[in-house]
Amino acid sequence: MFSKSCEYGLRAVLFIAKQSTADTKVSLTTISESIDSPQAFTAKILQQLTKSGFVQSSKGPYGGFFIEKENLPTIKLSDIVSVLDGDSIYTGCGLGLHQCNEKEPCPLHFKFVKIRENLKNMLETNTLSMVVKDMNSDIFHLKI
Amino acid sequence: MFSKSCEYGLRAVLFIAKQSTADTKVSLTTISESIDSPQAFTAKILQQLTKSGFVQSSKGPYGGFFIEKENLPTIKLSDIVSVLDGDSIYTGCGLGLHQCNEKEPCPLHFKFVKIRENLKNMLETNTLSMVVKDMNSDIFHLKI
DNA sequence: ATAATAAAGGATAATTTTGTCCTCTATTAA
DNA sequence: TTAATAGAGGACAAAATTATCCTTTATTAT
Ligand code: FES
Ligand code: FES
Repeated sequence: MFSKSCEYGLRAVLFIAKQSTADTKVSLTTISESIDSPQAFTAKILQQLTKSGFVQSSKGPYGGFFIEKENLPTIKLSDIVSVLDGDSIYTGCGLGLHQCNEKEPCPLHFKFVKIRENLKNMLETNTLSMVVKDMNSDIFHLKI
Repeated sequence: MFSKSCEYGLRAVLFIAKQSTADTKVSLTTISESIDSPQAFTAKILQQLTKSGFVQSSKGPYGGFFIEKENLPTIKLSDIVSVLDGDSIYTGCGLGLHQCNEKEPCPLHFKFVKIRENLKNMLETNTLSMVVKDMNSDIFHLKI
C-alpha cells in the first residue's frame, strides 16, 4: 500500500508526535531504535519531512527532532503520505492507466474510487493529535 | 496499490476474458498492444498466470491465450492479485510492522483493517464474468 | 517433412527503491 | 575556544522491480 519510506516515515512521525506532547525532542538513534527502522535511511526520510515543515529539528547536543505542539492538531496523516509517496494513491488508476477519470475509466474505476475515497478520508480525518491520543492506550506498537 | 506486474496482469486478464466470451484466443502481441504494456514483460506475467491455471495457452499458429468460459464466473479478481502480488495487501500491516494482529496492533491498525476489508471484499466479490459484463458498455478502457 | 507461427523459458540489462557511509555544519557545555 | 553531540547532505552500494533479448519447444498448414 505504502512505500517503505512512507511506512518508516509515518511510524517516525507518530513516535515523534507522541514524545512532543511531553515537549521531548528525540534523536535519530532513539527514533530508529523505537520504530525498528534502518537509521541512515530514516535520516533521509526525516530530512524530507523537516524540509516540508511538518517536523522540526535542532542540531547539536540536546538537539533532535520534534513537532510543534500547536501543529499536532492540524497535521493530517495524509500530509505525511503526500510528502513521501505523492498523491498517486489518491488519484492514480488502480490498473495503472496513465490518467484516471470518469470519462475514460478502466473497468474497475468506480469500484476503486470507493476504496480510494475511504483511504483518503481516513488519512485526512486523522490528525497527529487524534492518533497520539489513541497511543496513550498501551496496546499500540510501532515496532515488531 | 498494486505492483506494475499486477496492474498489467489484471488488464491482460480482463482483456483475455472479454475475448474468451466470444471464444477468441488472443496472442501476446495483440494483448500487449491492446492494454499498452511492455510485450516481453507481459509474457512473463502471463506465464505465471498460466502456471497457476487461471489462464490457458496454446502454442503454434492459431494459438494464443484464453480463459475457459466455464471458469469466468469462478475466477475472482483476488485470485489474480494473489498470484502476482501475494496477499500482503490483505494481511500485511499498513505501517510495515512484521506481523499485523489485534493483540499488538500498530496505532492505525483498526482504521487500516476497515480499508483492507473493503478492498478484499471488492476483489473477492468481483468475478471475471461480472467485470466483463460491465465491459460491454464501451465507456471502459484498458489503455491510456 | 518443412516452414511459419506462437508460447515457454533462460540470461541479462535498466531502473527504482532501499539502504549505507562519510564528511560538513550547527549547537551546546565546559 | 575546544570538545562533544546531533542533524544535513553528498556519494555510493545493495536489492528489488521492471524490462528486454534470444533460444527452445510445440503446433499448424502446406
Ligand atoms: S481509471 Fe482506473 S481507477 Fe480510475
Ligand atoms: S498492525 Fe498495522 S495494520 Fe494491523
